[in-house]
Amino acid sequence: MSKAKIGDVAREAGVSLGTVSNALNHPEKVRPETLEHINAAIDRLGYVPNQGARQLAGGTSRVFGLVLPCLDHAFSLQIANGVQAEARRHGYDLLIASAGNDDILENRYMRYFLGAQMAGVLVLPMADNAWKPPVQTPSIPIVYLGIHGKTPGMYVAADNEAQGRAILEHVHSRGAHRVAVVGNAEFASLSLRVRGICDAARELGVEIELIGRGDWDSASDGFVLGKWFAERYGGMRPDCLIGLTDVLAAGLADGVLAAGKKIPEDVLVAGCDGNPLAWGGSVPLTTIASPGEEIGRRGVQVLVDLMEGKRLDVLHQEMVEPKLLARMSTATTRIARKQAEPVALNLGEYL
Amino acid sequence: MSKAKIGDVAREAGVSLGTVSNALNHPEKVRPETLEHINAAIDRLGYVPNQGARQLAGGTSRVFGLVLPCLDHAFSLQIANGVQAEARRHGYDLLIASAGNDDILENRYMRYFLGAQMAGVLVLPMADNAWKPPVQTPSIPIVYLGIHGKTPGMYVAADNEAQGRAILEHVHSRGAHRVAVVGNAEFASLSLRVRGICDAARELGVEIELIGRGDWDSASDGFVLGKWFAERYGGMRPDCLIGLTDVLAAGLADGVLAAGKKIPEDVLVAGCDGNPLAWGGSVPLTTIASPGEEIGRRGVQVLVDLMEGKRLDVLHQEMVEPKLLARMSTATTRIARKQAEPVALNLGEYL
DNA sequence: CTGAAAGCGCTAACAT
DNA sequence: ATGTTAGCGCTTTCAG
Repeated sequence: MSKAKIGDVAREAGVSLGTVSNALNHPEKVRPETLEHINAAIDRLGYVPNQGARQLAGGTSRVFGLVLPCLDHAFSLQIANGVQAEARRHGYDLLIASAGNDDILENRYMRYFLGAQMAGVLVLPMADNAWKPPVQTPSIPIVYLGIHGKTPGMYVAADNEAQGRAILEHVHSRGAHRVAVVGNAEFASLSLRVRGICDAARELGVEIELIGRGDWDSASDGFVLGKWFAERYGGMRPDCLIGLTDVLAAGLADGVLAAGKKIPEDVLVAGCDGNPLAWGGSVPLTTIASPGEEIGRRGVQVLVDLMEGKRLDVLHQEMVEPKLLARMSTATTRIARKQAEPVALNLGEYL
Repeated sequence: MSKAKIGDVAREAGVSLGTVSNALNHPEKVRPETLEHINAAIDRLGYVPNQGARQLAGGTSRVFGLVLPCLDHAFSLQIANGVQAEARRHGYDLLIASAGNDDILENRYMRYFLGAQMAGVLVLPMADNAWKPPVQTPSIPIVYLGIHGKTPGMYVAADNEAQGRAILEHVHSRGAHRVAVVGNAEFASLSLRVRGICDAARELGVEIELIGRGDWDSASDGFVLGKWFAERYGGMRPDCLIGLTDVLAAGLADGVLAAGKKIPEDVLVAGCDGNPLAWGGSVPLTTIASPGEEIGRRGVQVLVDLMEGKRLDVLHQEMVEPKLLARMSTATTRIARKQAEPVALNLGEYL
């Protein structure tokens, strides 16, 4: 039972309550000797200051809160890492909540953080299409990550169009002329990705086939489609398959192999969202790393700027550029044939 | 400025302060009609209850805290997911802190959670070798994850020896007879893994070569060693390389390929810690998934049992069994030659 | 259901 | 440099 309160510590150390408080919050205002006594007493009693009381009494909290949709996706994690690193750099702590893909919970956690008087809150909202500002005129700054807002607020997100453009330009440079794009482009970010792909295709004279309806988003869906594409005859067969997500792309790759075709010799395959969880498949997958860390870092910078009194537009937007991770699934065939030049781990942003 | 307090809500709703408090904490004690008025007022004012005050005044907090060493490793994430899921199942919320591989910070967050009067705290301590109980007789239950304790406390961890044994038995079943094990076995968990490997090797008559000194833990270290092993002559060359971590193993694989040998035809390669971040390499890597989710879930169960009044031994230990993820890097050569039977994604515990 | 009031443990003024 | 004291916003009593 560590019921020890600050008063107990004071008594144990033979000083007054206020002095202990000072020792905790403004150590420089306490004589070193006294301070030692106090610390000894704290250890002896196993005293842990009550954060609630602390906050209530008006202490300023140097803790940021981060709300993530889930912990399953690399993008969330990169963001978490970026936020974490940048927060520490500025002397802030970070508490993370995962909403388990539930928007009720997402809101709950946001309110919790706001109610806990955090110094600031960052959110990676889940369904960026069906999205509305959850808290009106909050007393605490909120930064939205991964989406571009229309309503007043602060937003830091990837340039999804650039992401699509980059992957298409890459496969084009590897010789692709007929590209099939697979995935459910229902989400705003994915549809921007598709737009980037299509724009680039038009400019480069690449032919595009878009398979975007339905619930195709699992690896097994990809498998079916990959096989289907690979089994087409000559001119009808795309020379490149792009999955809007890496999981889908991994499935596509397996489907192509199951059809007896070779990657990348017969068909190039690429993913689009840099998800390491999809990298355990039969072929090392080329993909685009959403620059999550960068987004996280920039989000914190916005918050810190704000704390330091800098004033921002009511609608503050920041864009971050994506990075290509070129791997075996789109290697030039010379490289692929003799695995001699291992594309290395190419973890890009990940390690 | 959402300075709205509970009193403001009361006035706005035309009821008394106490009633609002009841509406928030014991809705069943308030007439539905009144409750609606109050909720309307809350929305209108953008009221968010102050968690600090709430906790201070004696509310009981249904929130668990989880302290992780970092967010870079799949093990941490699996644990987080397991904890998250199980906590929700029991109606608890979860706050996660990443210590950024810094034991000072780790301690800070633990104390923070304790001070924030969480319902319970779970910790995945970082350096399990140099580890001492950080808080004496805490008023709040703490469960240690991923380690087996010697001092009184609650512990849930993987069976590291079984992990080592499993990987060795697997490669043996794939025909390995001379196995080289690479990695810094300084950490307790890794050395247990090594022990499991060695025990199994002895039983099965497999020859073991252990390269365990130094700071070998990066992919490039693995590369050097992999090349070195692969370039040995005939009988001196191991027919299987095991990396104590997947990152190391991925490096080994690249090294082997760079030496002009084939995987798995000439040399089998396997990792040991199920880290998806290492799965982007040239060969899909066989590895062992530490059953992180299971560990996380069980940790929460311990906490919940405790909250429900169940009494546990002062030293409560639980062991969790690991799972094998067999992939291309140890496939039988028949499978490997014609990639026809894609080892599928085999994400095991991951998706 | 209301209204009033007693703290919860702490911080930050203010005296000393 | 140290001691004293007034709240912070909320939850619970307890009597209406």
